[in-house]
Amino acid sequence: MKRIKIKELLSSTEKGKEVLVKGWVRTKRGSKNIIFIALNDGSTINNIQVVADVSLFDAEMVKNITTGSCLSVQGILVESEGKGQNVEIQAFSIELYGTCDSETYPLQKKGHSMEFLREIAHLRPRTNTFGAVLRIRHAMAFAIHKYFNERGFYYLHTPVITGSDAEGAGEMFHVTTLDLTNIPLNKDGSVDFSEDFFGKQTNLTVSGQLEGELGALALGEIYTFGPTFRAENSNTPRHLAEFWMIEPEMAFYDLTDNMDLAEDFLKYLIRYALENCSEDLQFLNNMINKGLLDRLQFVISNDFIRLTYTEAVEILEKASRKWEYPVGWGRDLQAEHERYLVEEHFEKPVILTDYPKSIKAFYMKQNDDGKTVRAMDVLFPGIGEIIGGSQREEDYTRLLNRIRELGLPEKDLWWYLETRKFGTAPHSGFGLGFERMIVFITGMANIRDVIPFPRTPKNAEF
RNA sequence: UCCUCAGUAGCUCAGUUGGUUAGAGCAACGGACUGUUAAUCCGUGGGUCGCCGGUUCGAGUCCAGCCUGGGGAGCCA
Repeated sequence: MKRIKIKELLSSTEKGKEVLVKGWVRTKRGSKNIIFIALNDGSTINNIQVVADVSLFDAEMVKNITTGSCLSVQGILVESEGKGQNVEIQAFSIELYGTCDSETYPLQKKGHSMEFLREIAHLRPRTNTFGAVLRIRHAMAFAIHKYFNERGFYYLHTPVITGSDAEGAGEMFHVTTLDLTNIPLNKDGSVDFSEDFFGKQTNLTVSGQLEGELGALALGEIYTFGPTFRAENSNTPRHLAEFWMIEPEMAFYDLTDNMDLAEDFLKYLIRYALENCSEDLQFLNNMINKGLLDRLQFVISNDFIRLTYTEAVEILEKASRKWEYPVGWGRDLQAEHERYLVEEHFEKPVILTDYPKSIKAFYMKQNDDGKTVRAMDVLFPGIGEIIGGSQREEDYTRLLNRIRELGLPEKDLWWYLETRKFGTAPHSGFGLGFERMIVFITGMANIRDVIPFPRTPKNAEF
């Protein structure tokens, strides 16, 4: 007999047919005559109830059906006599694939703290919460590819290992095959990377953007979606050392086109989740974050507020409250400032544009005022910056001058600069932190709980 | 990295001005129960009080250092 997944089974209307299901036991209840097993196979947050007449089965086997054990069950799909489920399986054959010692199995029928579950990340996908989060995470990854594919964007695979340290987005992890107990040195005492695998110093990427631009200036519209690494000593609920990022890059888009895409993209993902993950979202709304569904609905049914950095600073200066960090034109906005704008002043997602060039990256297009660049940050409630992007500087001379002003390694960027020499084009792009998006959509409080195996300072277990 | 709070049973926590044998709820285990929904009822077992020093007749409790975790900040997606 062919195995049927529980998700399919629960929507089945064919009562009285023989079925085969396989899954893990969530709970077992019952008396000495009859037992009820809640079985879950990960296909849905819902369990199928297996009803077994104890007299039909080996007593030792029945005793070994405990929370966490794995079963293969054959039976008849019937209408449930009890409340709480429409259908259930009247079992006539049970095979115990894997026992699960109840004295040492850490997952209980009761709820657990997120901190405890993080310590057992190998088992936490078996909980309702992480099952829901991981299914939603999958759906979002799929929706991202679907969205871009339907709009003619090409998925570009940018390198994970990079020889450039000019991306300027934070500390990098080194990649080397050198013997760390016997490092070859130059005469001046610096490391001789000519002996290393690539013959030069290499790192894990902090962004695929620069290579993404190369793709956009050939294919028109591209996106990247891959892992990204930051060796920052960041210990917050919003940071990971290894995370996934989506970076679309588009030729012939100005900053407004860029903002339109970002807003449409975010709303599409939320809408996709609401339409395709309703049971998981309902569970998270009930158990993890009460206002979740309302917040998601609110975001898709309202326009994001768009204003310039300069306008934002004026609002903050007029605000009747004390700031821990001073507000002033030219200073970067602090978390408290962004939170005020998003969560109190506008109470909507906000897109800030045209930041002072001194606080933004070298590749952003310089405005004619000589002071600001065509940057955009999308700020979300509870998350802060979820997207950072810009129109890129397409003028060779202005870009080169900016690189020299900032003292960046010009010769490492020769290939990037050549795109501005050979058929340059106006273009734009942005980066979306995948896990930050999942945090928003699931209502989870900590980014470490929306990735299966989080990598953070002092933590690379599993 | 800085500020702050915490670490006691498998989990979540209580533990008085330092005092004799460290507690509760849940879980687990044993038993009862003919249909349960985080089942219910009765019973049982379970502790290197994060680690290492110090003060003291005596430390879960006080002090110092370290480790781990939470929250906030910085860095950023």
